[in-house]
Amino acid sequence: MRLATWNINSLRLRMPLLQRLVEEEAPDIVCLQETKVHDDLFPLDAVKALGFEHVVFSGIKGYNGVAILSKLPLTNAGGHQWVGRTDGRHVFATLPNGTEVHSLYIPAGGDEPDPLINEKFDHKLKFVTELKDWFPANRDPSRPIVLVGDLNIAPYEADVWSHKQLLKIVSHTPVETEGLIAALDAFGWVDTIRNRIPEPEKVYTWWSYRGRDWRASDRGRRLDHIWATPSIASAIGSPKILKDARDWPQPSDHVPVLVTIDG
DNA sequence: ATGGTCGGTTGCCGA
Repeated sequence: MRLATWNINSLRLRMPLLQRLVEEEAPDIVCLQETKVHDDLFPLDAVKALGFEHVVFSGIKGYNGVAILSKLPLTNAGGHQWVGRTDGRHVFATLPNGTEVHSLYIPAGGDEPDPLINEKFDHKLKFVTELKDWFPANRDPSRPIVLVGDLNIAPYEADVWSHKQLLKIVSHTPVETEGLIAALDAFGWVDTIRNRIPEPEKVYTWWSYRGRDWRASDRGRRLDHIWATPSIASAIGSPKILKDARDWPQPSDHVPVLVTIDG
């Protein structure tokens, strides 16, 4: 079974790129973030035409939006709304093998890393705190669960192009990285990407649109994650980070990350 | 120290 996660930055605009991903990598499950489409306008027919008969999505007008596209039947589909908002950041469903898959989109948090003057950063920190408590309160960590998505935090030094230069940049500040690792530890999640590619090897999944030559400067960050509970983590192989997708026509600023899951 | 580029609810906001 092949699973992909991708912040696609507008599903409707980049439907041809989704088709290319499906043709070249043959994922059975695609978890998307930033679909940027209201549920009423979700391109369900086009998604089904790519072979994904089983789809769960949660979207609002203009921004955010998450989805799970599957060639395998999905059961117990649902979602959760975070920090008291209804803003399309989380859906989940269960695969035929009993594994529950979650597609999550944590807020970016704005530019100023001070929750007292930046409401977006305050929202992000509250989100991460809720994340730490939600899975222990609502799920059994002995079950097979996979949590993927754009978590908008690069937790480790090798997850950014310059640890020192990004310490005060939102996505890599200590309050965020420590908060995300606390959420990871609270449920006993395995960070399956870092498990397979240990530090100090650099791993990035996002490169800014800003700047002339993203590949030459290579100022990336690992914002997209694949977490798993221990009972399924050992069945997850090395991630394939589709760096070349950053050069596809009209690309997303995030690239797809793929893993195989045995069973 | 600054500005740089995207997409969508466009002449701005969120990222």
